Amino acid sequence: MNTNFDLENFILDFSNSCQKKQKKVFSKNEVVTTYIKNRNQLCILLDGHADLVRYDLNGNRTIVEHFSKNALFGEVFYTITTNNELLVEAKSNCTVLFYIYDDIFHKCKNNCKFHQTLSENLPQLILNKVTDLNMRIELLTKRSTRDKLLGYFSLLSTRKLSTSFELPFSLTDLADYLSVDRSAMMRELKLLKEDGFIEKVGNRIILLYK
Amino acid sequence: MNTNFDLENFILDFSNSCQKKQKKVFSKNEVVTTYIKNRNQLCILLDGHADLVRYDLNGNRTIVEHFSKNALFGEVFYTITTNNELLVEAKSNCTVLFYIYDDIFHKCKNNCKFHQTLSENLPQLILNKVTDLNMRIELLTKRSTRDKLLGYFSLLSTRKLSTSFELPFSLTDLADYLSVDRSAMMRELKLLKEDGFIEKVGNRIILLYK
DNA sequence: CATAATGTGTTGCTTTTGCAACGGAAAATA
DNA sequence: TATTTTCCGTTGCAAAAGCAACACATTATG
Repeated sequence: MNTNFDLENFILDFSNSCQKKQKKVFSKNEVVTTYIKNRNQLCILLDGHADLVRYDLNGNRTIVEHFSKNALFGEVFYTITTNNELLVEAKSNCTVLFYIYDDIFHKCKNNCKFHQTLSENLPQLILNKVTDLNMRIELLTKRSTRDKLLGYFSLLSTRKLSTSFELPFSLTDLADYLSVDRSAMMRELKLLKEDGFIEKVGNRIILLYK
Repeated sequence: MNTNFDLENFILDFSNSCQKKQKKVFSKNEVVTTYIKNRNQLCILLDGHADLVRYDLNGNRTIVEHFSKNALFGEVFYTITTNNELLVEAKSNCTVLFYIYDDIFHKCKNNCKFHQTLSENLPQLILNKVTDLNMRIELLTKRSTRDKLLGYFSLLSTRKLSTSFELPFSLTDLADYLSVDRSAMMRELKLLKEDGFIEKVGNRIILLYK
């Protein structure tokens, strides 16, 4: 994509200029927002890490998305079809900007610079999110736990431009992200080590194949 | 969402007004586009049905997305990370508009009405796509074939506002869409019938529970 | 209309995954 | 630092899903 709007600097420059937003700070494990109760919300994660989490009727926990710096999230990205509440949980201390989506979309009355630039660049920002979601779908459609793990590792490896990288999750959370049973995943990790596909040192994975 | 931009009428009104697009017609089973070879492409399906399909190394076929009238697709929504080509296959006769995304984004020089309206409404269009993808992720994170089937049926039921609806897929394709083995899915369908969750008459499903 | 191609429905067997449980390591907290 | 909580790593067993094969139905196609 060519128009590489620099969200980070943009936010630094303008995040204090608009009246129609809220900026809040959260500490680890606090609930940042919920999607059923907070409609039409668009949030930007300025700092920290957070997960979008769902619990199903059987008590399974799913990490629907994992957010890091500059991630966009909020109910505007969802059409809630089930009764299961979606929670955004802070995984570390977080700073979050909250908007009402319509305010961005219809521009705020003040016509502030922040809103103007944001709405101009919104297609690109949302498009980035679409590509993230498509990567996630690619992972989830893989048929076996092994392929999910290898697919995820290869993705991290591509992002870090290195065959060696830290997992951004605990292994427990990784299982919830790949939507598999934790113990089965651990078993598969062991097999991947035994079969010479990976090495694992603490939280660091080293890809050996190819 | 409040801004319900009427894509259909918009396209009817303006689809002939812009020079920077191509309109093509495809017949069933033809390849509409491929994502590795055609970068920076944004397409709108004016008519018909088409699937975005990927084949993995094991020969498994996955229906990544199912497109119907007014769907947006194209490489702009993807960051190709694997070597697996993604194909859009026409499932019926299709009419498709092709754009170069940058042309939309940077507005075309002619400043035509079509481009202007489209780029104004692009955030909303892409946002609709995001909600579709999130629904797909919700389906794929379900842990069992049974839950995937019930989840998908409940989704169709919500869309049609009826507990009785036609499947938009053949059963073979449905398995590829839910990312499960076809015969295992057939077995589960039988069990769902036996357990009184559904009835199935030809291609029509009737939800019985609740 | 005959024939080919594709889709449906089923089943036995194998493999993978999930579940439950546990001990010990590591990290958080009082 | 003592203690609680969370996470890691492992295993036996049960359940679910995948694979392969087949017969039959339905739909395209020459």
